[in-house]
Amino acid sequence: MTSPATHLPAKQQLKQDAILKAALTLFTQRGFHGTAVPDVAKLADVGTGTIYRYFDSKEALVNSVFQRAKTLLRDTLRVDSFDVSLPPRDLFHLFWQRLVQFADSYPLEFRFLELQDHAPYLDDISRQIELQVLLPVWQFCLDARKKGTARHMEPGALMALIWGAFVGLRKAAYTGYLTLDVEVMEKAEEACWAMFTG
Amino acid sequence: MTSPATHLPAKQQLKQDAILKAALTLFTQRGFHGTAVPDVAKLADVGTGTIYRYFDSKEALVNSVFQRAKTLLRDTLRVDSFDVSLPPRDLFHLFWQRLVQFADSYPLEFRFLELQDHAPYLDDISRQIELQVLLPVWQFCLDARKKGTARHMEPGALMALIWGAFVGLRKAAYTGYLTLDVEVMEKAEEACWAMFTG
Amino acid sequence: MTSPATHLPAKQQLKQDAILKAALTLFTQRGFHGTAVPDVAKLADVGTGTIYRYFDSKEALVNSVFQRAKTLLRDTLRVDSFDVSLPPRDLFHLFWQRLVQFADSYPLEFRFLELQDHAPYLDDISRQIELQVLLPVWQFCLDARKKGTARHMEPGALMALIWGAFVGLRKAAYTGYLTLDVEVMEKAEEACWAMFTG
Amino acid sequence: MTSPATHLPAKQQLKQDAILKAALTLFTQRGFHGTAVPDVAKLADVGTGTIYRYFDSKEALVNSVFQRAKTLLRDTLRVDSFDVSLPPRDLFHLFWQRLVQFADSYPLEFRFLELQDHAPYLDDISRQIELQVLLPVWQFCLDARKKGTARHMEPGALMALIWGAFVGLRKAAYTGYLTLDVEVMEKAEEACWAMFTG
DNA sequence: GATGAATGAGGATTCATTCAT
DNA sequence: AATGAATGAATCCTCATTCAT
Repeated sequence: MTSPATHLPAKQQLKQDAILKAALTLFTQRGFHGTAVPDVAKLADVGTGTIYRYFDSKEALVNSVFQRAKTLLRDTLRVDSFDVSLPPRDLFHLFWQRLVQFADSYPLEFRFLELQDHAPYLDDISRQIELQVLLPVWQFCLDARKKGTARHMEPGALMALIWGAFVGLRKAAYTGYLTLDVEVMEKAEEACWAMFTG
Repeated sequence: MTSPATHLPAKQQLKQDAILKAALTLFTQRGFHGTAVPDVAKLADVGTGTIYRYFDSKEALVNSVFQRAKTLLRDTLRVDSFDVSLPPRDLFHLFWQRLVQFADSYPLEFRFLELQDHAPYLDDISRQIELQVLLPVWQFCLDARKKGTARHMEPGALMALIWGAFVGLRKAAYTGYLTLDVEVMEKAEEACWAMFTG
Repeated sequence: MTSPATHLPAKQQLKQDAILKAALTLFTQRGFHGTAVPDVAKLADVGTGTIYRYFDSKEALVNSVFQRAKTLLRDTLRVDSFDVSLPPRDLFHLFWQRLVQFADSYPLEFRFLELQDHAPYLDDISRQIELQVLLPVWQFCLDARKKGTARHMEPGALMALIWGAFVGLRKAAYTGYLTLDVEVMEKAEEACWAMFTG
Repeated sequence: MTSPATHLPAKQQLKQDAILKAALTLFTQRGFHGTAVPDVAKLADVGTGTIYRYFDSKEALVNSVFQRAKTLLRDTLRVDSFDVSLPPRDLFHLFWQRLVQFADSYPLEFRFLELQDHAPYLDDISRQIELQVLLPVWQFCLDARKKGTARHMEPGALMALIWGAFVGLRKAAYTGYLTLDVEVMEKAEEACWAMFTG
């Protein structure tokens, strides 16, 4: 078993979820190598061995955590369901809103995904899911540029700038350098829109 | 000895530098917890024990690496030496130029500083130096806003957005999603300027 | 329950047999400590817990396997039923024939019994059954010596030599150093007879 | 380092020897899988980690133990240095004598080599050294058969019978079924000679 | 009765740190 | 001052055994 089985009896599903949640919490706080498997077990309130019934190894566990978080991000953004006939500014607002929603609703997932370098241990499936998140956003930027809405630059770069700006904002908040109230978030959206549009 | 001695005979200075360079390399590649001290010693071509003559512990070592990189960043940016009488766009260009210069000249330092979450093991001195880098930039943003040049938002937030955008750009390049040629960098600067100015 | 119940309903008997067979197979291949109980269960196509309904522990299981194999050996040799009035050479041939028959018909049992050192975990019953196999052979050797047929040496030593020679032959075959065709086996019997007789 | 380095400073040589000796003792008593590495360390009076400075893994350790024992056996037998012009019976006596000498002088090595099935974890070097022991003996049997001294059967089979007989004798003694005094050993030699010669 | 999920003690192995040389 | 061999606590992982279903 490399990734967790998709369908399990309710009780086991709960246990698997508890493990994934505990792992997410600790990996986010201390990083992958800084987290001991027994600590995950303790936080999940299961035996150490139980973790190895659900995941082949610590690496398989972190990949599952990663995949779950990325999938959640993808399903929160739902960029591919955007109604492209809407005004560009509205579309951008929708995108920004959902990004905020994700970071607010799933702060652990957001920090885990964006504040750490997972490259060294990601497996093929994880990398694939990462692309599933990026591609629709890339497409969105490309479309906007074709319509003359977006700044005339490579869509990937534009995407990286805006995503990075958003991450930078949250990172500063986590570190305690900043408080993100409604006003700041609105101004930030405007600033990013300014970056996005020509 | 908590931090490395500031003045050492030339020979020892070389050894300390070799250790710090090796540590930077490995910490950047594998993270703090993913790096073994003997591996640092091997790469630095010194005995394992030697590392403990220069640094109290692995944590002290990573803090030294952090402090050196941050200091280098501060000294490359030299924001506090900005001639505030220059036109705002020129000042921004200078800032951007130096940021690019740092990321280009010291890619390991940049990746180490920006792509990992060091919070769990940073000591007081490291946190202080971090502020030494941020404060002038913050001041720069504040001044610009007072003069009506910068977007009317909290300077810290503006700073976080621009810094984050820049980091996002480099991160995408490291991951292989992007190639940063001169044109892309120019467009990116314009985009960030658009974010910065009202 | 220390040893497996002697009389069981047919269905349970089948299950117990399957477990003992699987255990014999894996213990022979990987040794006692090298074999995991869940692996035995998988091979026997029963639940892990089921093994513990039939056997108190892994040690109890290996003792049951041992006892079954030794009993089978005893019942195949049936040395105590030898007609001592027959010519000594014929008796030896009978003995040899049955030994060959056992090793051919029950290769797993033979390898399990002869190629591993079980001493560390054998219980009293197992040691007792081991004696039940040895004693008649010892008696046979003793009788032969009394009649002047066997070499004039301690019966136990003679027995050990012949048994060891036979085991050595099979071991060489298992390792792949040798092929045991009819001719080799006949020559081997003659050689052992030469050792046995004066 | 797969096998232990051949030349080490005296102090380290002692440590390596202590580890190999302790490993030999415990592997012989409890088998490979039945022996815990920390137990070997305790018996060798070194730290657990020290074992891993000298041997890559537990498997590498058992292979080193095996190779040392086999080499010792080879060097004790020295069959390839036999003066083939001597009378066959004298040659056989020499062979027997040296076999006895090995089993007497190195009882742990003998038991380790002959009473356990090492096949599952032997590496290429180990298998090669095993052949280095067997080949000269096989040659010796072949020569004797050519000269009409040895029984007319495959040399490998003859070798297996005699070697097996000897092992059987010692095994019986270890188990406590037998005491091997000078007389028994002389008779045993005669019996094996009878097996060897036509 | 049968199961197999759950457990945690115990196993192999690593690594931060020490210290004799 | 510099070394790297030595250490054992801590790591990842396994597996004999239990017990709720």
